[in-house]
Amino acid sequence: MRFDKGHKEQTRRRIVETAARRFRKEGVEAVGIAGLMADAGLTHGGFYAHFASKEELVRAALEEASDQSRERRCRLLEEGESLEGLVRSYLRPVHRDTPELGCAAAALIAEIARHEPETRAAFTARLGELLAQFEAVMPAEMEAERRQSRTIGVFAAMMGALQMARAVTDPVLSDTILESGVEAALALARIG
Amino acid sequence: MRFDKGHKEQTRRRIVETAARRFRKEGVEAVGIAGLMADAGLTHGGFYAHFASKEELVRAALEEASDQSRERRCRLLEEGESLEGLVRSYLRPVHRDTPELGCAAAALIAEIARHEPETRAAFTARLGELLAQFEAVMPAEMEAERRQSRTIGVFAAMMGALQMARAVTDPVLSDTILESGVEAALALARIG
DNA sequence: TGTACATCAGTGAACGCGCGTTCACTGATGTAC
DNA sequence: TGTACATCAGTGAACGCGCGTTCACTGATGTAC
Repeated sequence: MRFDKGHKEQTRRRIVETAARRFRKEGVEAVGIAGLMADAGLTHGGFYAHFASKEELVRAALEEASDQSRERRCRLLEEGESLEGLVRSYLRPVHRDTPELGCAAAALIAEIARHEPETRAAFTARLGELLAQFEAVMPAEMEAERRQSRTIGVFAAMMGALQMARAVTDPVLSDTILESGVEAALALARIG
Repeated sequence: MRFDKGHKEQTRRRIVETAARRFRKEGVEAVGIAGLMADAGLTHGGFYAHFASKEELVRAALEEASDQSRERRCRLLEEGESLEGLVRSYLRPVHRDTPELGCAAAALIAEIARHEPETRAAFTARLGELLAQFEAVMPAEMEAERRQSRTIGVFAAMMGALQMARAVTDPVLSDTILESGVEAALALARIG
């Protein structure tokens, strides 16, 4: 069929974006190559023209999701939001309810911990970037030796709270968990 | 073969204990019935004499793991440990390195969020018990209206930090995350 | 005391299905002559 | 301008395998007569 220049790259992007959504929503293991390719409007045979293995797609999808999240955070900061804004945005009900568009770490961290070292290393790098971005907006007056530790604490509390809010069946408790997560993260950052 | 009275119950317990370990270590989806039964010294055919479905085993294994954790916490408290002791025990390297014996929530919460409501409800109940146990050892002087919120924040930070420490490939960063988790949890409980 | 039968935890073959991966093929378009 | 061929993204059948689940069967022991 001979396609436009850049067509293949475009197809690859479509596969990665589809995977980034479905992995976050359903977990990596629950998503099969054939179904994923069908979602991207393709048949499964072509997959290996784009990726050496499913694991390679996992890494690409993880980076795609991280990029999306980073861009969202940058946008918020450019709009004048502070760390508090990032925290409140992260622990909004809409983030709890749409994991396919949300934080890859919250959705997949436990599964990533069981993946190949190469995948874990890619995740580690992206987590490092995320923590650096958070650390940069921690209150200026916080002592230098506490900044890194508190940044980790803030994000751990946020991610843990989001996961709890997603797992729990009681909707009132779920909302309470989100609010408690905000309160905890802000307290750790010494805001409010 | 006609077995001793209580033999079947004993076999069931062996299956549940094997599942509780393997699910926490490998994730529910990665563990197959046949392999699990083989680990318990049985063939796969007998599984459905004990459980209606894999999902029912998931619930039983989740309760088994929760019971083990609760007993561990009770033991620590009886030995005179405070909330600080629970936090430090939870964020020890040995807990990071042996998920099969550790906190079921940290290992499986994201996967549980994608399971049937009945399984999520069982998890919600156990999480409620855990939070109540933590709340009971929060500092007595903490204002009543903050106790529940801060208890959730403390556990969210602990669980989030444990998961991060497990996923990351850099061992120095992993240790730092555990220490930051302790610092954050204690700060939220206004200890130290 | 001896025989026939009921019990039932556990066995293992089989079910349909989807998994990740491989590979010979298709067919529309661009290039060479 | 017209024909022959090369390109290559995507197709779909097939690979071996393990999944969750079902079911007819086994065989050691307890009970009934």
